[in-house]
Formats: sequence, C-alpha cells, structure tokens
Amino acid sequence: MDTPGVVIQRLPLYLRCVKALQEQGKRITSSQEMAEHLGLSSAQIRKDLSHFGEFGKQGMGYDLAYLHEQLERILHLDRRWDMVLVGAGDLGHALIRSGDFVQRGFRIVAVFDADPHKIGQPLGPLVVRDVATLSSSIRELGAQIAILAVPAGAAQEVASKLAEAGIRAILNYAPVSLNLPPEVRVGHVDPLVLLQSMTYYLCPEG
Amino acid sequence: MDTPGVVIQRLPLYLRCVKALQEQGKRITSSQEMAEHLGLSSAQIRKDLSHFGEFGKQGMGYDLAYLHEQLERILHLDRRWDMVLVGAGDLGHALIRSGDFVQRGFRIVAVFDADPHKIGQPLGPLVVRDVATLSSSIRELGAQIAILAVPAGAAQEVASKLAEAGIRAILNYAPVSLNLPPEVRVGHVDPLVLLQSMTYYLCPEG
DNA sequence: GCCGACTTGTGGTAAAATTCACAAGTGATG
DNA sequence: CATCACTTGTGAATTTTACCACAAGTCGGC
Repeated sequence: MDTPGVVIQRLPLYLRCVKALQEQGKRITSSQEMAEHLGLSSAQIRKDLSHFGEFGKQGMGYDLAYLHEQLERILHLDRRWDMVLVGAGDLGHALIRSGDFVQRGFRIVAVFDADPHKIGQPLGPLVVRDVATLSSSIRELGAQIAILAVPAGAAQEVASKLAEAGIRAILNYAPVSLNLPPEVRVGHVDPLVLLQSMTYYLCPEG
Repeated sequence: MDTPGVVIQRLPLYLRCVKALQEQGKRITSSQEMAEHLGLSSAQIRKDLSHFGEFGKQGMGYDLAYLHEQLERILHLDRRWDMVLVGAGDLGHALIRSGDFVQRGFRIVAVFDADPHKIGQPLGPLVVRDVATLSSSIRELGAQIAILAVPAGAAQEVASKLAEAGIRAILNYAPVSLNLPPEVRVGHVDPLVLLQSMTYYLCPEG
C-alpha cells in the first residue's frame, strides 16, 4: 500500500494545525474543526488519516496530543535531521541565521560554497567549506537532506553531485527544475512561480 | 471555459523553460524537449497549452520567441506589478534587498510594520510605514498584490485587513493557513512543510 | 437505561487530472 | 513528387483525487 503523494504533502499541514490548536489550550479536536482551520473538507482529513490507522474516536474526535505524536511518527519528525547547505550567499546567510528550521528539528551541519573568498570564512557557528569536498563531507556527516541555495546556473550540477553523494532529499531554492534520479525527493521553494501564477487571475480592470 | 488551477500553476514553469532554452541560443523547441527539461510528459504540455490556443506547428514544434510572448500575455506578465510588503523583519529586509522580484516585473512599492521602532526607518529605497495605515496606503497606491512576512500569530489578522483593503493576491511567508474570501488568491511559501513531507520518504536505515 | 447530538472510518460515486494514441500537417531528402 | 521522420492538437481511455453519505460507536443528560 503506497500512500499518494498529495496525502503526504498534507500531513505537515495537519501537524501544524494540531500544534496550533494545542497552543490554544485545546485537548481534543474534530475533523471538522481542522477542516475549517485549513480550508479543506472534513472527509478529506479523515480519509487521509485513515491511510495510517485509526486515530480518533467516534462521537469524540481526535486527542490532540496523540494525533500530534502519531503525525510526527509517520513523518519521521520524532528525531533530528541534519542538513547540508550549499550556497553561502545572502539566502544562505538568512537560512543559517533564521532559527526556523532548528526549532522544528532540522539542523544545518555544514555549509559549502565555490567562491574562494567565502571558503574558510565563518558563517554563524559554521565555517564555509569548499564545494569540491562536498561528497566526502556528506558521507562523513551522514546527512540525507540538502538545501540548495546556489545561482540558477550552478543548481543542476550541484544537485547531481548531491545525489551522487547520497543525498536523498533536496530543498531547492534555485529557480530551476532539477533533473535527478527518481529516488531523490525535491521540494521547490519558488516564490516567483507563485506570483506568476497568481497574476493570471488578476486583471487590471476586473 | 475556466482553466484548471493546476494548469495555470504550470505555465510559469513553461515560461521559465522557454527562457532557459532561449538563453541557450535556441529558436525553436518541441513539447518533448520541454518535457525532458521539466520532468513532465510531452502530452501534458501540449494539452496545457491547448487551453489557450494553438502555438505550435505540426512537424516543427514551437517558436520560442512567440511562445515566450504568449505565455507572458496569458499570465499578464507583460506589465509591471506593484506589491506591498507587510513585515519589516529579517525576511522583509531580505526580500527588499534581493532583486529577484524586480527583475521579473514585480516591484515592492511600500513596506509596513507594527513595531514603533521600525516605523519611519528607511528600508532600502522605502520608509517603513505604520501598519495601521495599511488600508489607505493600499488604495492610494493601487496595489493588488501583497507579500505577507509577519510572524505566524499576526498573519491571519493582517491578511484579513489586506483583503478588506482590496488586495487580490497574497504571497504568504507565514507558516499559517489563511482563511480568506475565495476571490483572494494565496500562494504559500513554506519550506518547512516541504521538508516535513520529504522526511516521510526518508528512513534512517532504508 | 434510553435518547439525542456528535463524530469517525469507509465503500461507493463523482469529478478531475493525466496519459494514450492517432489523424493531420510540415519540411527535408533524394 | 513521393517518402520519411517529426511534431502538434485532441478525443477517448485511464488513473488519480476528492466528496458524499451512512453504519457504527461514544458520551452526556435525564
């Protein structure tokens, strides 16, 4: 039984919703409450969850603490994930400085760049490494996730090297569609594409 | 005839692909070439484009310059779009400094924040305005797009105000599902959700 | 103990998206 | 001018996704 990708992509939203409700002091919820929160249908939430087991009680709804725990287990978020960052530019700096990832169990353990001026420089608690040492460093660190924050022109080449080095998931900030073996997962952060598809619906005069 | 949303979301990718091929010096392409570039099927690209007209020639493929022009027309990218930015934190600063949006015809024309210490301070070429003046400023500027870069706790409230002020598209960087009238489009930039769904497929030993 | 108000999990159904497969058209070649 | 190798655009088939609707279960109140 392989669960559809669209379902998997919604699970983190469910988890976030559960956390938000818990922060409101709630202890239980219902598929309907979550649906209103997330703008989905309650049936979809129930069906999605049913792929992984039965987490609720008829008439009662879902225990938030239990659902929280189960979602983290399913998504393998009940552990820390080490990531490597490639690209020590403005974006790379911002990603290191922001604590968003760390707070959620994702830690950047190495930074790489190709620019000789940047290599060896400190960046937060890390020192920028030479991208030429990518492969050996990754194997040494055992990282499975990489953040790609390099210019568009270099993205495909670096991504291929990451895949060769054993990286199994890439969070891609470069505005390029990566061509990689299917066993490597890619998540594409692409604000420009989002803007460009929204303007389709925007017309200067209605 | 209303075109499915998934199709619209792919058009910017096609546009990006067309630009990349043009930069390689090519003058024509085929659905198959684009498909390989983007990791899609050629039939899908042809069918998507067929929603808007016939842009290719049988046996010949697509003229890149023409397809480029048509995609920009369809997406309303043949003009400049003014945006307002709410949130003058680290992310806001980064968005202003980065020229990515401007290069593609999206310009940030005003910045807002709620922090009295930030209001009145210069930020790039702009001066941070009081978020209390959001509504009047937006109407004055005529902006239809907003970038939401505020903390999660403030996102829904600000988003509702944006919608009231006539904003019709929001690029949301806050880790919150926004609840808005359906005529307001929302694009969600959410690296953490991408990471969290990728870890599903990652198993420490397997 | 029984009723009524809820809620889950799910089989079946409807809708949506993708892919197939092919007629029709194009230009190059000899 | 006939052939060949390509390519588009598109109905039809297939696959995927979302939704409906309801049996079954739970709890609180009286």
